[in-house]
Amino acid sequence: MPRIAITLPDGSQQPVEAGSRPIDIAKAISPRLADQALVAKVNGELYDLTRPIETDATLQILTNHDPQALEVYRHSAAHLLAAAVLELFPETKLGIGPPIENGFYYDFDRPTAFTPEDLEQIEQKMREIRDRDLPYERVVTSKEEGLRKYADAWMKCELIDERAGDTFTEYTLGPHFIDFCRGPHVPSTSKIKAFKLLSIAGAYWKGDERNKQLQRIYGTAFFTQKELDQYLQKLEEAKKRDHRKLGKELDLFSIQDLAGPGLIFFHPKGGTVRRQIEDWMRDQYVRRGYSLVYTPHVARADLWKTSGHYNFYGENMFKRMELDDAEYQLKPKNCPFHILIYRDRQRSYRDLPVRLGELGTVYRYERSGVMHGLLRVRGFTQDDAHIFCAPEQIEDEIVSCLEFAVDTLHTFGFEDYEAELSTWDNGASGKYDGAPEQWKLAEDALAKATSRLNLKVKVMPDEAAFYGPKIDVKLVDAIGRLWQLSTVQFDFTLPRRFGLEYIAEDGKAHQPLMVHRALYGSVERFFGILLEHYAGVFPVWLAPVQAIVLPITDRQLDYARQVRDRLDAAGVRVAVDDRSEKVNLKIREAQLQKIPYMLVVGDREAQSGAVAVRNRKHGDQGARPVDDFLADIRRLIDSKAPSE
RNA sequence: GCUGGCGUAGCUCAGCUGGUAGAGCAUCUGAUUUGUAAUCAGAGGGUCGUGGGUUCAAAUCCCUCCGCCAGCUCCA
Repeated sequence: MPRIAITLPDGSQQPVEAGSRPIDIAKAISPRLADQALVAKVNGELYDLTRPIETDATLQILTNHDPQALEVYRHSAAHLLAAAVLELFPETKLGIGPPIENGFYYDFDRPTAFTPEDLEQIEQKMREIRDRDLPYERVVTSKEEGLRKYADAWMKCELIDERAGDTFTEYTLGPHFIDFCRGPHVPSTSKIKAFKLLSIAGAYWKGDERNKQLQRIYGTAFFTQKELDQYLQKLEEAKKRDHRKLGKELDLFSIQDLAGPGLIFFHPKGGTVRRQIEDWMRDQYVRRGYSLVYTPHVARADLWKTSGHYNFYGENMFKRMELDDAEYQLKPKNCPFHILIYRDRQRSYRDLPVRLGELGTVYRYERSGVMHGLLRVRGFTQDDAHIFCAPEQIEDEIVSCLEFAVDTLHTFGFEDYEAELSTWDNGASGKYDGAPEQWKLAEDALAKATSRLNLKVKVMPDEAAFYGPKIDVKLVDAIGRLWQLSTVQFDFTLPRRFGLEYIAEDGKAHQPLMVHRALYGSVERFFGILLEHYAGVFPVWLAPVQAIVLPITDRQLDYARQVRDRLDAAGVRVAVDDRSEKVNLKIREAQLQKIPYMLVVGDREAQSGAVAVRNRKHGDQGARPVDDFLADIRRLIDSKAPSE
C-alpha cells in the first residue's frame, strides 16, 4: 500500500496509507477529536470524514467550533428535512436545499401546499430519522445513470443536466433517500443536535419568477440547543423591536387603507422625531457647503424622456396624468430637477463644485407584495444631493461625502458599519455606460477617498450601476442586523443626456462630473431603522416628549404647570399629566411611552421648587431643584447624547 | 405580481364541526386625591374588511375585490 504524507494544522506531518479517511486520522490523533469531528478540510477543500485521501495533503478536522462546519451541518439538516418530507409525502419532488445565513431551506414541488401542522409533523419525523443515526454516504455516479435514476424528479434532472460533469456525487441517507448533491455532509444524522423548522414560503425555481413556484420550507440548526434557543430569542427580540409595532404603540405613524398602501402618515409624535432628523440634516447641508433647493413633485413626460427614466424606469413610475397641455408624471428621483437648476445658467469652473441638496419626496410604483412598513414604501423622502464638479475636485468631494456619511452614522448612535465599492467589469459586457477614462477616474477617486479615510471597504466587481461606480455604506444595528444606508454614486449618463457643461480655464465647454449621494437614503426608512435600533427608546434629543411632569394630587397642578412652562421656555419638549389618577398609573404609562424623564411633584417639591426625577432606564433619581434638572437635560439635548 | 396564512369594538384577542357576537385594556360618567410600573363602580361602543352566492338561518361554507403578515421576485 503506497503511503502519503498528511500535514496537520500545527505543521506536523504524518505518514498514512493512501486511501486513509480523515476520520481514521482523527481517531489516531485523539478519540475525542474523532468524536467531535463533523467534516474535514483537505488541501483547503471540504471533505466528508469518510472520503478517502489519495495523495499528499494538508488536513484539518473541523468541529463545532468552526463556522464552515456549521454550514455543512445545516446543509445536512436540509437533507434530513428532505428525507422527512419524502417519508411523509412520497409524491413530493425535490428542488435544492442549501444552508443560508441563519439556517437552511429546502424547495419542494408538490400539488398541495404544506400547512403549519405539516411542519410540526415533518419536524417530528426529522427527529425520528435523526435518532436512527443514519450515515450520509457519498456516491459517485455517471451522468447517464443519474439522469435515468432521477427520471421522475424533474428538478434534479435539470440540475444534473446543467451542472454535472461525466460523473457527479450524490448522498444517501439511509436505504431509501438519495440526493444529487455536491456535499460534503456530517457523518451521520445523530450529529445534528438542535434544529427547528420556521416557516413555509413560495419560491420560484431557480429564483426566476417566470419559472414554477415551489414550496420552500425554512429551518435553522445549531450545534447546541442553547445556541438554537438564543437564536430563537433573538428573533423574538427583533419582533419586539418591529418598527410597525412600535410605531403603533408609541403613536408615531400609520398607514391608512383609505389612502393606499405604502403611503406614510406621520403623527404628531413621529413628526417631532422626524423633524429632528430632518433639521439636523438640513443644518449639516448648510454647514458643509451644500445649497438647499426645493423642486416640484411632478414634471412633464418630456423631462423623463430626456433623463431616460421614461423608458428605463417607467415600470417603477406612477402612471401618467393628462393635463391640458401635456402628460405629467410624479417624480421617482430628484436628479433631473437638480440638473435643471444647474443647467439654468452657464457655469464657470469658478462656480464648481455646485452642490445642490434637497429633502425631496419621490413616488415609485412598488409591486403590491413588496411594501413593508416604513422600510419599503411608495412615497418617500430622500436626503438627496447632487454634486457637479471638475475632475480635479472629485477626490476631495468624495472624501467629504464619506466623512459626512460617517458623521451621520455616529450622530444617530451607530458605531459599526461597512462600505462596499461597486465597480464595473472593465467594459467586458458592454452593459455599462460611459467612457473607460471616466470609469477609471471615478473608481480611482472612490478608492483613494476610502483609503484617505481609512475606511474598510469591500470591492464588489461588476456590481456598479450601469451609469457609474458607487460606494454604499451599510450599518450594523443594536442587534447585529445589517442595513443598506448611504450611497455615493457617479453618474456619467445624465450629464450627457442633459448636455451639462461648464466653461473651464481654457475657455472651452467641458462636461462636469456628477455625483449623486443620499445619506439617510430615505427619511422614512431611516426612521424605521432608527426606531428598531433604539427599540423605541430614543435618545433625549430625538424623543418626541422629553420630560413629563407628574403631579401626585390635584393640589400640585399649578406648580406642575409652572415647571412645565419653565422647561418649555428653555426649549424642552415637556408635558403635564394632569389627570386625577394615581402617580403609579402615570408612571406606568410614561414608562410605556418611553419618556426619558418623569418629574414627580408632590407637596415637598412644590414647596422647595424641586422635581423628583425619575429616569426611564434608571428609575428614581431623587429630588433636585428644577434648574439643576433643566441644565442637565439641556446638556443631553445639545450634545445629542446617545443615551442618558 | 406570485405562493401560503390572516382580516371580529380604538388596541390585543376569544367565538368548536352554520342558529344571527364576547373578554381584557382603552373611551365616557361618577366616586377616590393617592409618593415611583395598572384605584373602584357604572355606561357607551361592532353593517364580524368589501361585494356577491349557498342556506330556513352565515362572523362561521363558496367566489370576487381590498388590505395586512411570512417569503419569492424586484428595490431607497
